[in-house]
Amino acid sequence: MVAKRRAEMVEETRGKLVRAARKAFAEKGYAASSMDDFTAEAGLTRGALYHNFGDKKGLLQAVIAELDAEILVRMAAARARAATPWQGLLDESIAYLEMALEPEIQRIMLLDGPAVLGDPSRWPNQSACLRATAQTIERLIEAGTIRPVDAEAAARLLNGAALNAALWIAAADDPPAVLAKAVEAFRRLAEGLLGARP
Amino acid sequence: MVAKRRAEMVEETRGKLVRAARKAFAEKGYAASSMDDFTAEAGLTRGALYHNFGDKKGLLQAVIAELDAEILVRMAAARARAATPWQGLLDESIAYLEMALEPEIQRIMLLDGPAVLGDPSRWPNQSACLRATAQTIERLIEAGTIRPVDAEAAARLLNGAALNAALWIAAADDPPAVLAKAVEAFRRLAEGLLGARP
DNA sequence: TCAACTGGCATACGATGCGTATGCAAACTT
DNA sequence: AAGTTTGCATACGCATCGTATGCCAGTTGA
Repeated sequence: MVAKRRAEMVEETRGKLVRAARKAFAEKGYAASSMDDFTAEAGLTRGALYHNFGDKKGLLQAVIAELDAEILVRMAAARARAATPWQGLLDESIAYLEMALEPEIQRIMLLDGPAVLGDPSRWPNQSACLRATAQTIERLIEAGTIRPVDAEAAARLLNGAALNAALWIAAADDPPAVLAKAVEAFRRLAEGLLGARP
Repeated sequence: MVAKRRAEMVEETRGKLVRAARKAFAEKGYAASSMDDFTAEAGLTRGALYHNFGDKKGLLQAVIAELDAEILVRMAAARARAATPWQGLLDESIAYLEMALEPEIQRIMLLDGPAVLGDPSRWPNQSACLRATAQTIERLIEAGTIRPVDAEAAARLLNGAALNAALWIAAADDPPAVLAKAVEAFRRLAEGLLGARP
């Protein structure tokens, strides 16, 4: 059949809008992205946007949900490759740090996202990648690898450290060199979570 | 004399604008603050703003510089009260975390600032409070209290951890309880910087 | 199968906010 | 005291957003 079903058409429209918005937000930032411009680039108008996402913020939420899901997968992959659970936490955090260096993720999720939508803990998807780190930490506590600590708090601290380091690195004159320093320092900090200190 | 000198008039105008903008940015956020509105509230117009600060971003920079200076002072005070240099680092960082809970600082410096002006390392004042923490860490390294590490990187990581924790705490249902957990976890992380581990 | 209906998207309109160009008066200069 | 500079206000044009309205394709029920 040549004519698609209604639901498919809608999904296609939403997909086009999310892709166009993601590109525009990444390149120009949320505030400087004109809804008229990137909807036109998707072969649509603002009418489609308002109908499907309510407003500009709604579309940003959709874009962020997509990015968050991708980050979650990549973090899980990094953790899966690690030799030990402890190394898994380090690798997943460092993977996050490296992803946070990518302009698209940095601009949309780390800069515009919190400024426009508020703290990630209040986002619809609850920022799945944050919850994942908290779970990793909980498992390490149960295994006795690290001392008991509030997992959510520790996850949030590690995440923030990586996030802020990424902003710093991306703005640095020599990102690769600075990245190495940051990773080393990050490892040192994370070790503070390990077993009892004399 | 009734007529003030020119330089004084200008300082007064700039002060009025910064105060009005600071209030508006804190209450509504940068994007939602109308220049017409808050300049009028200061008894001025956008003409004064453009003449003195170039544009809206220029005014935000001025507001941030003012906040940064205040934060620097309060961090130094916290460090000065500490019994030991190591405790000084902890106290100054926790003071930062607590300041980051204040709506004005959180909204302007942590959310809108980076989104609009980019990474703090590129701000005109270089974010003095970040440099201060780096210096504190350098002194601790020289004293042999903590193992050698890139001070700037470590400062940035600690700062990011505190910053992100503050966003989380402020968005939580029971901030005081969450703050306590965050401070404890932060202390644990920071201890990763201490002397050699067995 | 056909008629009524629903839903998805486009178009049109009004309102708001920004940046620049211009004007004017007070303060500095010599 | 006349000329010059400077600080700020006013006025205009442009871009962008949100809503109200309209239209056509797809859906539904007899």
